[in-house]
Amino acid sequence: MKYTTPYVPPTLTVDAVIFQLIEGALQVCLIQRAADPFKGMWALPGGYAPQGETTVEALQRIVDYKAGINIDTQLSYIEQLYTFDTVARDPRGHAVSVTYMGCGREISPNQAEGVVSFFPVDALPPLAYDHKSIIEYAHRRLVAKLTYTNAVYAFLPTRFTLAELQSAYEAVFGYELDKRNFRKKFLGLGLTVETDEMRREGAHRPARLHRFTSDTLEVLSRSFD
Amino acid sequence: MKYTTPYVPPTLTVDAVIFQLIEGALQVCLIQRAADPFKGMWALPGGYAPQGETTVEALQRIVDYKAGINIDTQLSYIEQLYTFDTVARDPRGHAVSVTYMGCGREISPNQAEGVVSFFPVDALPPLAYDHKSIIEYAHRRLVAKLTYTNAVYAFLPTRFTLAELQSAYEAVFGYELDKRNFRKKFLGLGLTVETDEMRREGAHRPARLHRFTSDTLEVLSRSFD
DNA sequence: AAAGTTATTGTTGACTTTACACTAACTGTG
DNA sequence: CACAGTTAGTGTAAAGTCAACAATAACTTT
Repeated sequence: MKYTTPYVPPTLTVDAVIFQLIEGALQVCLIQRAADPFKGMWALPGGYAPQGETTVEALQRIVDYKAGINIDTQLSYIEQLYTFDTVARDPRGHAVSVTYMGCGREISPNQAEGVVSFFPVDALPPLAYDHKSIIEYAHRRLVAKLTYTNAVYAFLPTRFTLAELQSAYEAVFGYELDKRNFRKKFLGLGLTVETDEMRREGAHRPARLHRFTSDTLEVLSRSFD
Repeated sequence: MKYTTPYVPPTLTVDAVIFQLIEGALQVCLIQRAADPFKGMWALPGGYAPQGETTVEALQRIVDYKAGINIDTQLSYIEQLYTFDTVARDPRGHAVSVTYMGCGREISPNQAEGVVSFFPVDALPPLAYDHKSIIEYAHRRLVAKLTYTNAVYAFLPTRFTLAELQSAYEAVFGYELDKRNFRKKFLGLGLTVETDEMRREGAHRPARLHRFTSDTLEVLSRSFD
């Protein structure tokens, strides 16, 4: 059947799932809604994507405005996730949302329109729209990314200990790894090199600092874990 | 910066990358454009996604109309791929396209609006828009799907020989596999069972027919190949 | 000097992957 | 009816990978 009535596009929106590690836990950026629908509930930062702007450009503008986060400077990695389009997902009318996942470290929101906070992925407050399932989707994707790419780099500083590296994997995967096997396998991937720096802190043996040889996404030939 | 001018959404479109195996090759469904832009060139079947319809619903309508293919009855598998949104991808104006990949077998287009044909993925004609890169993206995704899910079932009839199964993998992967190792590994996944039927055709030993135990997508615990 | 804490390192057995070649079963032909 | 031609079906050994597991090293504090 050919579609004949005048063409009216649905509303196009973008939403961001922004992850970082805080206190050894994977946490996601949420904003508290100031207006209906879902007033007072928490939601992903997002908004309208207008004609003439790519969805990434719209996302940058919106996340900066609503969450006080500059995607270019404060996130190390961003990728498109999925486009959610069920007619009923927004009570105000049909809205199609292109969602993105971003990762960074030490993300501290600047002044933003409203209340911004990070929540552990396993202790989320009640969420507006279908944002809970979007976060779950993002988390699954992130787990996959960490197993077949070098994406962990997005969570770590340029110099880090192997314990920090392992802890990042454990936070994303949600379970613990064997220390000896982790080091053997990870170092075998050749993604990192030792530096000649040590970190000394606390009453114990200092740890060797390592660094990544690449800070862009690379697909591994042999997948990790 | 808050966006203040009246909100105008971009055009929303959908495009389908429909794969099937023909003569042992992975082939993709294309239509020849009857009008400008890109008149006479080949393109993925696609069209406008209006408000009030999900993108899958729009796709069903459009693929039926433009390519004579009924997604529900003629495709065994469909999934959303990616949303392409660069402002310049359509010369008529900003169009955001939600793309899908579908797979089936013995897809024979019914009467359609224009000229419909399947082309091998490694011998594509010049394509309109950014459709070449969309097909390449879909192909990469399909290779991945076949390695960690049971998605091959989408290309095969309900009863098939192990040679046909192996040939399907080879067509998608683009290289040949060792027969003994393939059988050992695939049968070890437990996705299929032997039937008591044999296929006898040609002057050679008859082949045992097998069938899948599930005809919906399943993620494998041990990935294949 | 001893206690406390985190960093660092290897081995073994189980399992998986890869490379590789012959026999089985059928049809068509001379 | 034997033989040629063709595709179906099968096993083994060596290399590599994965999983389980515990002791020593290096530092600080008391």
